[in-house]
Amino acid sequence: MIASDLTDRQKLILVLTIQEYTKTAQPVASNRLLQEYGLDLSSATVRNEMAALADSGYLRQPHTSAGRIPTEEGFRFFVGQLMGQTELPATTRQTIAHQFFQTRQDSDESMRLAASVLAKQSHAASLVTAPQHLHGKFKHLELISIRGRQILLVLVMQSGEVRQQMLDLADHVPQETLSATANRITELCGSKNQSGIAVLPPQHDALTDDILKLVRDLMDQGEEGLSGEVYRDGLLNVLTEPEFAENDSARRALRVLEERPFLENLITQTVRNTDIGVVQVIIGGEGNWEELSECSMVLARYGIHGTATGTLGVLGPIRMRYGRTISTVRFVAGLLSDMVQESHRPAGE
Amino acid sequence: MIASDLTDRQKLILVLTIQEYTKTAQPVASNRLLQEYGLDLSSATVRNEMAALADSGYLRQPHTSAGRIPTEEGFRFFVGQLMGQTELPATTRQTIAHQFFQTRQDSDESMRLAASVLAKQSHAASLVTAPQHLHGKFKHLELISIRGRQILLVLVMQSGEVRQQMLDLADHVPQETLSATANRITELCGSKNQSGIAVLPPQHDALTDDILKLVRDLMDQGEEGLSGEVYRDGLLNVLTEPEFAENDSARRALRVLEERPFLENLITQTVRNTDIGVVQVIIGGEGNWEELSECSMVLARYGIHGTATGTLGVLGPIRMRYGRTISTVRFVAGLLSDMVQESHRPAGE
DNA sequence: GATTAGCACTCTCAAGTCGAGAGTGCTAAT
DNA sequence: ATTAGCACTCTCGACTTGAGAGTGCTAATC
Repeated sequence: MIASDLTDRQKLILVLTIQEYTKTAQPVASNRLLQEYGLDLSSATVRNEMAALADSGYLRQPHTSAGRIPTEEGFRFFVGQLMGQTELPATTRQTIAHQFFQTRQDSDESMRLAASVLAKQSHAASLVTAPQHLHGKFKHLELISIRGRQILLVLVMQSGEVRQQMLDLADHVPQETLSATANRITELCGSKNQSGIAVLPPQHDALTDDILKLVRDLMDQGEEGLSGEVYRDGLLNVLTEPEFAENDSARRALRVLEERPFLENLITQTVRNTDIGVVQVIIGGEGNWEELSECSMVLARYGIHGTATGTLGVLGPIRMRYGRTISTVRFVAGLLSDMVQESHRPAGE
Repeated sequence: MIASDLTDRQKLILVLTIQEYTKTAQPVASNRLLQEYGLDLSSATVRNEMAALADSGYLRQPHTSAGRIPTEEGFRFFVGQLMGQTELPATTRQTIAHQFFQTRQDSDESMRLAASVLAKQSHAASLVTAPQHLHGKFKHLELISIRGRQILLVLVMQSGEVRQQMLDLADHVPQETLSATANRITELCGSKNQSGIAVLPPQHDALTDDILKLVRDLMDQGEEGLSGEVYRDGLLNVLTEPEFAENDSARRALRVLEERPFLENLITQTVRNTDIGVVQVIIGGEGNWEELSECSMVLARYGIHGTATGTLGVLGPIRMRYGRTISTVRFVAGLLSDMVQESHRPAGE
């Protein structure tokens, strides 16, 4: 279990074994390594090294006289120590960036795209949560009489985000009064954040105060918990992996993505305290997540720290292509961060 | 293959066979029917009747000396001729209606709830498409300067639906001008629908004309194709059914729900021309849908004909509980129709 | 004439057997 | 330290077998 006593050759063999297993999903035999990678060694030597790696806990045998399979620990060591930082090929990056550029006016579309790109690049299930705007600033309020006593409240945040809410008033109020009230509140709240609005003194008008309260609530929304949309894609990618063909571990894993409380829990416990731009890799449940025993997740936060952050990531089989997946997650997180930053840029362009 | 030559007893046995098969997912033996439903017959008689039903094409044997399984034709006959109209229990209806009542201010939430209710009640995968507003009427426009030359266009429809769009102007325009323009356009377009706006003569102001064009586009959006969100739920329900445990027919079926073009195709070809409130049952692909061979779908349209309609439905194994599922779909479709109607009611309350 | 008891027949399914093949671990030679 | 060689182990698929489930048919019965 001591990492430092691995020789370079052992590391090489571990890497190759992981590489091969990732490709085939089959136990890797010593011979296979030779014929596939043309090592200047005999199979016996490879076997000895593999035995040593097994002693160290990085490889295991499903049964005597089968090839070796990397353990979770093996994957962790690989991801943490052995695997170099990789980047997506420049052409791929360009293609993706271009696609994002075309969706830049529509953040909804951008996040759908993010999920789709993650799923396609990693051949796994992906998820993207909409950014949670913290301490967002008020920009504009509009009150529109829809019919009868029902009015629509449209709140625009400084970031351009639009929040809406229907409500029923006690009495009919003419549109002129509503517009006047909306303008007054827009004046009053200009560039204030949620707590700035909370400390406003009561106005001399019941309607204004009522609406103000709603505005506060609306601005509060998204400050806590996992509000808003969760974008998913590629659930089928996971189901088609051979290791999930028979038993139901795939089902258990997918439930994590389908059930909201589960998901919320997961995100809270993992990436909430991670910095923007850091990609976190969770291999095989890490003890806390029994249902993820045969899966790995690659997660990252995007956005602006303390202002607006979201989470995105990938769920796939434990033998996923970590290099490619991690670089994709990092790259897409960067693009989404850019998008968020774009919409929070100060007024002076 | 001729329906009319079934005796009442044969119909009874067909119904019971379907009922039993729906419960167990196993071929139904003649004995089983006796001991389960206490028929006043011998197994030999039941066997004879079953043989007759098999000749008629309503039952089949997986192999000699196995019980009988209903054919697709059998299910169709059952749903079309034998099954009475059922309704959800009053208490269930109340519970569901109450849940919907609580989401009435938020159509997004309502549709998520609809998907969730459908999935839970039918133990199958569900989908709900947002209503497509046809010929919706303009209510209000707002133009808000976000920063620099970037402005946000917020369009409110008479139904209370809000559509938004970011855009970059060529030059910086002060907020006052934007507001004035927005007000002018709101005047101009009041209560007009898309084609009403299309025939407006050019105004004497480039900015107004540009925005008008965008408004037209925005109002056009959703008139054709499947725009907007598709709400799904309960995909896992399908995966846990025993018949999908091994082979990949479940995967093929779920792809239908995951891949947008597929879905659009399906909806277009099936329910687009169906009337509101009619529940359509598609059993086993019906020839057109190879990937649905072991599945059934129960679909309905909701909304207001010619004004705003959406689709909702359920995808499950062919041996689903049709009575319960159909009544759930009908009931939920009704609730969503109410919701749409609510938001299209004329001004006088 | 409809129903049913009885029985032979068919087919599946699980358990057991077997041999081939894959791959290892060890030992002795290099 | 490496490797050739070989015995050993274990899996996997093919094959066999017997029990059991369930039918279809025939002849007897109501």
